[in-house]
Amino acid sequence: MINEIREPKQKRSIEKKERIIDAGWKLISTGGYYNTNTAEIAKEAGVSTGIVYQYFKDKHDILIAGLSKYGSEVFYPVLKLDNIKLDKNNIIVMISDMIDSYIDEHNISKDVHAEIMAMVHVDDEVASFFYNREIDLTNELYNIFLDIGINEDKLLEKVHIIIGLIDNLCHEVVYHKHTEMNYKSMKEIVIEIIKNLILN
Amino acid sequence: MINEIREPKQKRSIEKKERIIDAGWKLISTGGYYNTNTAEIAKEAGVSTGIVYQYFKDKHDILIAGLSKYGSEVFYPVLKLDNIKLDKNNIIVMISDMIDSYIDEHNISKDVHAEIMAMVHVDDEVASFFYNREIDLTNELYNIFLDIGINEDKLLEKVHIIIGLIDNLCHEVVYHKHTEMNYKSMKEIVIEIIKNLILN
Amino acid sequence: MINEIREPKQKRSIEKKERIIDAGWKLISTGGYYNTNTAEIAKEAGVSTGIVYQYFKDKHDILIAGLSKYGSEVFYPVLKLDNIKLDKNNIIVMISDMIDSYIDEHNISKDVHAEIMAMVHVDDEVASFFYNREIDLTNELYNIFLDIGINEDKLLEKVHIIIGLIDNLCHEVVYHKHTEMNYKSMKEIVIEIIKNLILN
Amino acid sequence: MINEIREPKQKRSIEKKERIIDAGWKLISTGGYYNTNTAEIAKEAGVSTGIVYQYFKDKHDILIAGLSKYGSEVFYPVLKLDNIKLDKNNIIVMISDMIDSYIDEHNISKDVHAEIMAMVHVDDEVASFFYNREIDLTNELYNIFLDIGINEDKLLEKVHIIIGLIDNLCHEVVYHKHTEMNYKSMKEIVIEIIKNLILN
DNA sequence: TATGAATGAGTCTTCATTCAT
DNA sequence: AATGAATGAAGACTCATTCAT
Repeated sequence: MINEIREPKQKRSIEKKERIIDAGWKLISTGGYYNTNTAEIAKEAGVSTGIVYQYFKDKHDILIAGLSKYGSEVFYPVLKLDNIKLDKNNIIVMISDMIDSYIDEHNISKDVHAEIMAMVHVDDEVASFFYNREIDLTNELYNIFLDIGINEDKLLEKVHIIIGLIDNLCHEVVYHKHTEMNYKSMKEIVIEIIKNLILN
Repeated sequence: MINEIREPKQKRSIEKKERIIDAGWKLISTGGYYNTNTAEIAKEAGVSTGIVYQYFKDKHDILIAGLSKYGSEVFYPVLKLDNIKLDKNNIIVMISDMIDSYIDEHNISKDVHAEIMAMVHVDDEVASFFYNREIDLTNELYNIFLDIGINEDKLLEKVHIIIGLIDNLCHEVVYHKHTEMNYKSMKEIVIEIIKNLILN
Repeated sequence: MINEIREPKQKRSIEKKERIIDAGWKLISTGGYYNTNTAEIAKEAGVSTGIVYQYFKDKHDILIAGLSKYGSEVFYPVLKLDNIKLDKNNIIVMISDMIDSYIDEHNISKDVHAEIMAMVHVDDEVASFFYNREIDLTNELYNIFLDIGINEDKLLEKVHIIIGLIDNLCHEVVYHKHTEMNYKSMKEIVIEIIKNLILN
Repeated sequence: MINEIREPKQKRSIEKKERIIDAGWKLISTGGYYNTNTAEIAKEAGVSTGIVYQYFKDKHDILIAGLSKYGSEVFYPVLKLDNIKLDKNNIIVMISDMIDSYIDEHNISKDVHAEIMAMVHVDDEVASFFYNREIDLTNELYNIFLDIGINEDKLLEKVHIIIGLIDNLCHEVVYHKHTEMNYKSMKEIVIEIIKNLILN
């Protein structure tokens, strides 16, 4: 018995597949992979449970599809500003904007972020997604810096540190675990560090 | 209905409880919470399934017990050196040692770290463990810095950034995602940043 | 988590649900609630264990469904004759018929009666079923008596006593514990008592 | 391996066995047989779980032992007045006293009564207990009536009906399901019925 | 294509009973 | 005689996946 996964060509089919992805992503990122069952996903998508398995190999496949579709939006959205013209002088502004946009980003529902990250460590494919994404980001930022004439020395390492700093800062802001922490100061410190890293 | 969890006093019982914790921790941290079942844990511990529920309320309880026992070893083991005498002059050495010990730490099986972190986002109790641990660490380091005369200004924010830097560095080293990255350089940069943060 | 109990509309589904109810009722009333497991019920119904939980919340729910379906048949079936026209003169005949029909009733498998009654004292919902049923019956008979002009004085009490007498008699006949007892005489005595109660 | 049930001769052992019976009876009659586990019984009795199985074959055996010890107290305690001298003239007073004592009886915790009765229908041995007890009672009352010169005609049937009436009345009083019922009237009616049965 | 009913293996948990001490 | 730790079979329930329609 054949059980190929259909790659839908027709418009209606495509829409249906998208609805399943969206529903799966929404529920999984809200409630967690193991707490979401396929019946729920189907219902949320407004389709039957059976049809799910014509578009996706299994439940896991839905997660991966959601990741491909939305992963980039939710995680490391840092470089959305990459078409901005940059030079050494406005680099600080750029960093500041990056941080702000990251934080403001509508899609960073805390929960979405958290739940999906959970899968990173459990699921090789998910892990691989982030692995690649992080590498891409690092390289992209690396190239940007090169283009605007930043000193090449130890630049890859610096870029990695910079991304970590921003991520850590944003994470802290979004989840504000430390009640007594002053985020404005923190951001200033981070930017100062980055400036020193880049310009020296 | 009786359902008291026994707090074993006798030596053999204590050992058995420990064996269950260890088995649970090993399997869960290797294969993930949802992919580990209680029968496997019992078998790994060399006990019957029934006995597990005399020592633990439920499966989740085993995870938490493992976390309490090993969580501190595996995560943020940064401050193990806390009984070392510190002064401003050797602080850089201290930071360097921290990093080295963190990385060398036998228990940092990559998997352990990864799998458990996965639970943070799915399980409130696990999350709370890390939440508290991170806060404790921050405060501890904060106090150490105060004691050795570091400038109090924005110190909390700086400490948080420092911990993030170290964690990020170590994470990178352990998982060495970026093949072309020079970890020695990276460590130097991180230490340099920390030095500047503290001493200015 | 989805856990809606399906209320089947399609004919086949309805049949299946009925089969489960019947199987559950049969096994529970034969062997007792705690000695019947869901796998057996499913097997007896010719369905898988899983499907049971799409039609019923839990095992207990099956019992209640059986009770709703068959409870009225098995217990206090006294008033099945309620569409018979009554007057003071044929009331004795009516009582006699009641008793006969109760006893003849095919469905009064002794076991069914016994096993289910067992649940009355253990299960609130089952108890409530009989509680209500008994009250309904009492009121119904009360109204019938009123309609045909029976003296209202202490009538409720009398009705309760009458139902008790009939139930006790029938019970004795069905279970015939006392080998030396003459049921014909017993029935005559009961009817005589009832006649006196009503007509004085 | 031998596993005889010990019949304890020593005083301390006997006490222990009694404690287990009492604990079992208390818990089972309060919470039901299937909701009471042996660990609870042992704990309530202040003994270890293991020792239970030296005095009793199994859990069921504890129930039966409790039944033997307390069954007569709780059920049909009607004839406790059997050493009272009776004659035809005070028989009505006697019946009235029976009913009162039945109702007043400390041991008729509603729950005890109910829970144990539940077992009647599930457990052959329990059923047999009540079966025999009811027969004994019937015979005993039968003989008393004979002794005081009651007409022998259909007496066995009458006695059975009388016991049923009293039981039904008492049951109603204890559980008072019908809020609008006047128990004083009900009792009067029952006594009147009994008087007529006996004296005619 | 689509439905949603059906499957049944798998999971956690309980508890009567046994056994080492 | 006694303890209470240990056993492991059994049971209720879930859910990813398949199948009849």
